[in-house]
Amino acid sequence: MFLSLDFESEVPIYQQIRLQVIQGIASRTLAPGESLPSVRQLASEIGVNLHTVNKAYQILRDEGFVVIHRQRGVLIAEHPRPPDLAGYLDDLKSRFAQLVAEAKALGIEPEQIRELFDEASGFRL
Amino acid sequence: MFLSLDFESEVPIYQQIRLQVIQGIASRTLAPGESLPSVRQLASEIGVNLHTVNKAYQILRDEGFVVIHRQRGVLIAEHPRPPDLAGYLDDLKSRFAQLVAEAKALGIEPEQIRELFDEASGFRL
DNA sequence: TATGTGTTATACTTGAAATATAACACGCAA
DNA sequence: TTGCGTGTTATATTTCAAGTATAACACATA
Repeated sequence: MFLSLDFESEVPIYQQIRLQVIQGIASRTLAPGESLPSVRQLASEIGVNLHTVNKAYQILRDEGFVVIHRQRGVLIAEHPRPPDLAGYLDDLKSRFAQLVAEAKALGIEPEQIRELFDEASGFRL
Repeated sequence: MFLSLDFESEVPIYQQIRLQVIQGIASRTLAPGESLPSVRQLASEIGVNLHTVNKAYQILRDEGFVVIHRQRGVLIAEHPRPPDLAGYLDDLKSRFAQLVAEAKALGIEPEQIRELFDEASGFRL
């Protein structure tokens, strides 16, 4: 599959799985309605325990990225939405703010921060 | 002092200390050359162990935010700089990218992501 | 009936986070 | 000198998250 894990990383495995699924959705590598490997299948593929994969899937479900059917398995949501949109936007803003604060504290110029953001965004307005 | 900790948070205490010192520098609440409380003093103030504060200070030093003198204590760096600027910028970009990917995957419109970033930045270009 | 989903439960190991205590190295001031 | 206040180092302990291991369950479908 499309996952590349770093077992030496300080980032938990279930978080790495979560992040890469999200990246897959954002980049349209994973299409709405598409099914993810079963917990046992993916666990076997990447050599981790069933519960580690399950934990990632549970979080992705709680966050609105996937839907889970007991038999059909785990599917990318048709229209992924955070359960609490306003709360999510607030949280996202504060996460942006923390990154920007850190960069400003390290003397990075506002223009450069903006440039970095634009490059990272992958879209031009 | 200026710190407000959440002992129930999943974010480690030493990280909360680190984040708020960075915010203080970014907002100019903490000026270059200004001294931070000693590890024992701050630990006592907020009711945590000496080592917890020390860990936060060590990280801030490694990241270039503060300088530490054995007698003078911990001071905000005159010109905070990341030890590896290029590496830091790469890292910052990928952190922006992850936030943006997440927002895109949740159907947030690019314009709104940009707006959120601008609001969070606190500066207009 | 058998298989493949996710789910739940229990127990275990490992390592990070945080605490507790003590001692050390160093410079400065009384 | 002596004492104090810095940060630093060293050990040991507790708590909890992360991850593993195994087993069983509920459910739909082939």
